[in-house]
Amino acid sequence: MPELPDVEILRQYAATTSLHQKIKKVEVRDRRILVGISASKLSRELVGQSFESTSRHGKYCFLHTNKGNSLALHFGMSGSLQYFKDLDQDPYYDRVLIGFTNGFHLAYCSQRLLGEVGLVESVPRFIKNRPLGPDALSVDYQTFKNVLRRKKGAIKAALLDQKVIAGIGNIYADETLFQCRLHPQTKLNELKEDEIKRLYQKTRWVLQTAVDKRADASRFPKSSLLPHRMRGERCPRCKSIFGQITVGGRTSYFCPRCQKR
DNA sequence: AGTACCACCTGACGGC
DNA sequence: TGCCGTCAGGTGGTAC
Repeated sequence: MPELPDVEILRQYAATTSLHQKIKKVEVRDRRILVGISASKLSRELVGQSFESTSRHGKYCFLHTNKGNSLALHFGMSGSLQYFKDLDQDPYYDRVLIGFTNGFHLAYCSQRLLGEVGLVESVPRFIKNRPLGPDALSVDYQTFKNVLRRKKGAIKAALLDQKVIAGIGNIYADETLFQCRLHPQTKLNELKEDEIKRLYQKTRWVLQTAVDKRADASRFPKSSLLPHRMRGERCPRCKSIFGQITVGGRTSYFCPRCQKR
């Protein structure tokens, strides 16, 4: 699931449940999820510390410790967090379990193991090294325009490229392009200034709406793409059957009539 | 540089 | 019922 809005909801969840409590235990249930750190080192670094604040950049969530380093979480296609008390409530696919001295636990869950858990000393350096582009919800218009102007290929491929803009994933990219009435394969260098402006505004609207709806795409207005994003469904504007093509290796839904090339 | 394809994983679903 | 191919809201590497 997790694109920017989902990760933002998970960040808020961690912030309301897991701050200011001393970490008693860290259990790595599947070490394939760890990136750049061993299970024993992760445990050594975290036990005795506490998470004091949270942040997010694109699809990454960070829990900052009192020591100054940060737990970095990426949720892949199937990750989530669960905060609970009794171990008999331990969720399925729990890959990393953090136990606090108050008896509660924070579980990083990931069915498909496509995410990552790591520990970083400096979040800005981490973002720079990945590298990740500016966060899709915090980026200003000038920066947004500049990074897209450097690209030439299909607009959807650029929106999905985390090095360009961080946070947009497959379904919110589809919604944004539907809102802008742009075909997913539109070449970026064909975009006029006002189309880039509109793309910027719609990107923000889509992502902010998704956060407001707690990342539940089915709660988008009936007039948008997401509630209808299924094979054989029709465009809410013109009733054409949605087209389905592959762009940037991902399935794209679009209205063949409203979103001409 | 852009794109297409494979790989990493697990599970759900439809067709036969 | 069971097997098989395909697909899933992510990303990195490779080869053209």
